[in-house]
Amino acid sequence: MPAFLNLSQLYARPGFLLRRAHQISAAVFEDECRSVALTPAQFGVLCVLHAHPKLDQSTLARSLGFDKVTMMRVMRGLETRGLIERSYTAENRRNLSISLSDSGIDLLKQTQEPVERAYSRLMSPLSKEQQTQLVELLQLLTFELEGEARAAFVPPTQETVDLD
Amino acid sequence: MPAFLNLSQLYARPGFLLRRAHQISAAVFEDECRSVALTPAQFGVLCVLHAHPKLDQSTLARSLGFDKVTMMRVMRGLETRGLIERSYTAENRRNLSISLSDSGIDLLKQTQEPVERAYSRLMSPLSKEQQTQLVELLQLLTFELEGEARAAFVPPTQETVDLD
DNA sequence: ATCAATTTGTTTGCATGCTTACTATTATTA
DNA sequence: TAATAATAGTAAGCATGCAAACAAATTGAT
Repeated sequence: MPAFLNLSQLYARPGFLLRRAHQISAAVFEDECRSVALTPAQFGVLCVLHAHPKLDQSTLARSLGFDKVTMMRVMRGLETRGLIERSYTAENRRNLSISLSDSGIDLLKQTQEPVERAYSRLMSPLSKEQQTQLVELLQLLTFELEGEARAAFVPPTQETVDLD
Repeated sequence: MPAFLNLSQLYARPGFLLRRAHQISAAVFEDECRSVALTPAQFGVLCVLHAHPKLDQSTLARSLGFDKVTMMRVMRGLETRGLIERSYTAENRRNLSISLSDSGIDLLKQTQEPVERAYSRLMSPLSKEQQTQLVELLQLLTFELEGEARAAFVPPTQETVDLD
């Protein structure tokens, strides 16, 4: 039977640090994106839709590793603000086709600079090498443990024009 | 004006990866701790209380970087299950003194092994060196950006417990 | 000593993340 | 073809994380 985990050990656990780092990451993002009032989740959705228009809600959810219920609520917020449009397709009456509206594209454009600032601010404590290291370690961890996540992450493979 | 962030770039951003890694971390933890039905937050509270009995709710919140509303709701869940006891002190009528109950201590004991298994499983994609690297990078990031977090993280000091 | 500022705990309400469950639709396959 | 599986979207409900606002208690400054 292992001994009780002490506080120093708790604070040095990846679980604790990942939670804290994510907390800080979200705070920095929302602070920098105050002018466009976008959360990381909302930005992610706009980003994916820009690269892959007309995705359905479930594919969209998987493209960000969201569960479908969360995705639906994010959709509602974005639709209420007029940033996306949802409509059932004729081919498949259970799929909702999601697209960026003109104001959605415009807002996404305005969001690029705040996002870059948030990125710089989040990475500012680390050297360039450390930044690369951190990203590589997190990619290794998440890619290998993909099966452990309760919501699947499946990047969209649809053939679309690369707009960049 | 920066170009639109493409999907490959989004997926390689620390913000995205931290969210995903945290998601996986929580899933693995809750899966391993199914037998004791504890979330990472609940385990954190029990852990801090074991090291520092009779903390008040606000200090407890700061010791884990929770905001006080979240802490209050976690308290309620733990109190309902009889794992902690809350009572106002005579010295300060606005402070709630929180302590582990006997069954709380017992459950915390039962939780040590599941927690170790969750830790091993989360770190399994990384070599020992990589594990150390990841922890160090996350500590560097969180310690330096402490001021950016919306909920302060203040580890409890010994003075806090010396009051009794 | 008193008035103002701060702190503690609380409520309400929003966003994310999950589970279970349900309906409608599409796919499978017996 | 008919019965069954799986899938898409939705709803309700729980847990975490935050902001704004509030009452009660305490601290501080004048």
